[in-house]
Amino acid sequence: MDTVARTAAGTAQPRTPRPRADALRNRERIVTAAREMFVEFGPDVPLDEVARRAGVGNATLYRNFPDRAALTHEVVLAVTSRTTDRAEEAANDEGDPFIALSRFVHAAADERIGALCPMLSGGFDKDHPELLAERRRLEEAVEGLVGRAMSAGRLRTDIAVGDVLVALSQLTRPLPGIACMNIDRFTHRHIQLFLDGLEAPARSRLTGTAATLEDLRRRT
Amino acid sequence: MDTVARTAAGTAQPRTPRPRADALRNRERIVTAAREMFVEFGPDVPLDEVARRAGVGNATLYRNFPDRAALTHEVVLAVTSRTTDRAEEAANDEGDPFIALSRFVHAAADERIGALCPMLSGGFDKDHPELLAERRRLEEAVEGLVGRAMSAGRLRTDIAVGDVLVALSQLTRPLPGIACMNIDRFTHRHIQLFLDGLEAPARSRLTGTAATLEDLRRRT
Amino acid sequence: MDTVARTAAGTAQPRTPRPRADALRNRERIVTAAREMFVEFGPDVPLDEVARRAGVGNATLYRNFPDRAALTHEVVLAVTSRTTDRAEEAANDEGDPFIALSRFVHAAADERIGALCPMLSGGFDKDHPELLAERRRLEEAVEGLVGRAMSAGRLRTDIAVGDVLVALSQLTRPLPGIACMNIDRFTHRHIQLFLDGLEAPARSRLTGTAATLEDLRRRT
Amino acid sequence: MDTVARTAAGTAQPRTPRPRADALRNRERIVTAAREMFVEFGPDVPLDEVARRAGVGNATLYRNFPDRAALTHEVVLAVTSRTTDRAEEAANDEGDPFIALSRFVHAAADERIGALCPMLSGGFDKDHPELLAERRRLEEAVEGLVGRAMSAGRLRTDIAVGDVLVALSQLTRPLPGIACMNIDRFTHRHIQLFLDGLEAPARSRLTGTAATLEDLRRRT
DNA sequence: GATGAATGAGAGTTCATTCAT
DNA sequence: CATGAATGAACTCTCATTCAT
Repeated sequence: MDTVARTAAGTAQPRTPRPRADALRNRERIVTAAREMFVEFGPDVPLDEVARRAGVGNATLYRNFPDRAALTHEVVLAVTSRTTDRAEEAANDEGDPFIALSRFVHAAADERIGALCPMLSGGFDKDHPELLAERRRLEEAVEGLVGRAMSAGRLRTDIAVGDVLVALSQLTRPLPGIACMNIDRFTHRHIQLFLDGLEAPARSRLTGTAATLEDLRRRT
Repeated sequence: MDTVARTAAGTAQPRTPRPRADALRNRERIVTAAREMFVEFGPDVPLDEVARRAGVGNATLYRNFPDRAALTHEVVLAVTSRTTDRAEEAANDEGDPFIALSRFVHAAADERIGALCPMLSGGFDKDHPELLAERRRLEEAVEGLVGRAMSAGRLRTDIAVGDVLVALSQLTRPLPGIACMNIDRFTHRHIQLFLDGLEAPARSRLTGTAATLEDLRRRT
Repeated sequence: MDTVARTAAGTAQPRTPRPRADALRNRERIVTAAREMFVEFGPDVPLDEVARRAGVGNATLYRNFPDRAALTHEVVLAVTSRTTDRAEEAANDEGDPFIALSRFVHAAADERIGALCPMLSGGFDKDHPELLAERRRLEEAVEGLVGRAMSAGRLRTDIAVGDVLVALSQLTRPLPGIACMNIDRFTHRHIQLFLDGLEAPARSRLTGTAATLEDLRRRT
Repeated sequence: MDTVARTAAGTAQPRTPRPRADALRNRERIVTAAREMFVEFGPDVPLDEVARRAGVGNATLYRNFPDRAALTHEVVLAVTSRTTDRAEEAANDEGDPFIALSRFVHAAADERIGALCPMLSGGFDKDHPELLAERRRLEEAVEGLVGRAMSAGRLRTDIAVGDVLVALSQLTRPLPGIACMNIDRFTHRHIQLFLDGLEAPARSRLTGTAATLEDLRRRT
């Protein structure tokens, strides 16, 4: 926002403080509506419905986002950004770093990060610079959480950031048609079970099953 | 009984005069194609494409399955049934019951049970008797696996069958647009992490974090 | 039927009495089913449904009638023929010739002659020789009824055979979707009202309204 | 009042901001096209064709009328309404009340009221309040015409409004595939014959045939 | 700048007709 | 010969996107 403001000032545009007031509001409402409806109905929800929920005409939506990809981009960006915020908040926790990591994971679930999964399939530019940057920020933040937990001997040493994010996303993916903006108890329970699997045992807990794990990999 | 049967057939069995070898083959191919494409492209894949992949005309598909719901029903039934078979196979394992359970979970992933998730959202009768029966069979089989592992002290005692099946399904849900009939290494890894969380510790491992868990529940 | 038998004998075909037994029966059942369903559901009824009602496979229907036009042709022929039979029966009445004509008109309604109307629109050859001949026979029979009634001074002298047949057909046209093989009381009442309009008055009844009739023609 | 209206518009009339001149025009054109094509091709005419005739895209038709039933509803309403107008015009006639009734019947034929018959079979809500109201209006108007003609001794006393409307509708039902928006002479002739049957004789004309009528009812 | 309306391309489903058993 | 199955063309309806007000 700083950047935008400075640029505007630099080009010596007239203030134009007014015309943006409701326009920005509209844009905001569209993104919010889109996020909710992507969660509720999946990524194929009719855009006219999104516009209706946002309380604007469909053409207004298209003025702000030329096509579905643009809107998806914005929603993914917004969710990623909010999730990153949660990661950074958790990073400020003073206590047990594994608890901090856990807190982040549950908070990310509440941001409905899982709803992004189906959008990663296509129809929009996954590698858009803006998105890459935001994802990098998220990964760095989580990297911090993971690193600290690992250093403290509270997290298994074979866990990567990707493990956490992907599994978290999958576990919180909504079922289309189920109207539910809030992750339910049941899902938080599964997240916790997963987290339990990440926790480092007092001693080397895995050694016992290591052989059989290899065996499992050779299934079928 | 053979004699009786042959006699009946020879005398007067006016209905179902022939099993129509090719028709059955077609039906089979349609279900197979549908399963693959549901995995690959999600539950909204155009049925014409399914027919094309099956190598039949679209009307042939509609003759066998009057609408999408009917086809979905059949696919769900087939996957459930195959998954149950895996559960029963695993139940025959002689060794460590937790390993048996784990083996089943990985095998179920390979059956792409996760692909069923989006279909559960609607568009077909989830409570069809045929489906209920099959689901019951699956649950019973898994119940056996879970019970034995628990009795052996190898599984946490706060785990229910539903936990296993739902988390398993979510973790293996395919990303539409990613052509992949085989669950990849990465996914098996996440499944294993989740299983690790289910394993009972030598001592009561959870006591240490119990208080903080409560704390986590109070997130938001 | 006489004609057919004589032809067969004249060409000295081998008897071939057997193979036709059930084939003819099938053909008959198809025509009957078609007549009923044309009456009930209109001329666009799916031919597969006709075959089902006839209790034969659809291909059997197509073997007997290469396309819808052929089947329609046969049904129109059959109804026309039966209607002609009614006309000839009525011609044998000894009593009042207007009553005889009326009796025919009501009987023709019961044959569902009105069901033929929508078939005259297209999709089959209205001027097929076989049909022309049958129609000629019908017209001649009705001509006889009309002529006698007129000669007896019981029928208005400005009525033509076409007036009777067309109006009769229109008044008895079934409403698709209304399952009713028997013309109802209400329809017979309308037919009777129409017949009342055809009856010659004791004196020249029309003279009074002749002027105003001309006036009516100048409506709007 | 002009002032008031303008003020209201100027101040705050947030809903229905404009009558959208062209949209109304489109809707009108669709209904007109539909009426014509229902008459010409029957109630199953492809809606895409209707849209083409109306000069709009098919989706525009579907925007205005969500499904065929909605369009049928509108057409039935329009024809009923116009027919009622004709009835009320005829009711203003000063002369012979039977002539007035006759004038209405011929005028209703020109409105193609008969084209509605096949639509009454199903596919739309026959008992929609809007339609019931309009039909009631029509029946009342015709009731007036019939009542006056009867009081004047010009109409048979055993005639009901339903007789007139149903017979009229049947007699003017178009033959699908015959492009003809104007009822032809021939049809008007049949209507007139029917009307002749409704006219009260100078003396009690029916007594002579009463017995035989009973006889006719015993046909079959 | 915002809106409602318009559009064409596409998906699901049905049906007349043909084919293989 | 009779049958069930297969097929492609046609029709209804939806939706992303563009246009006129």
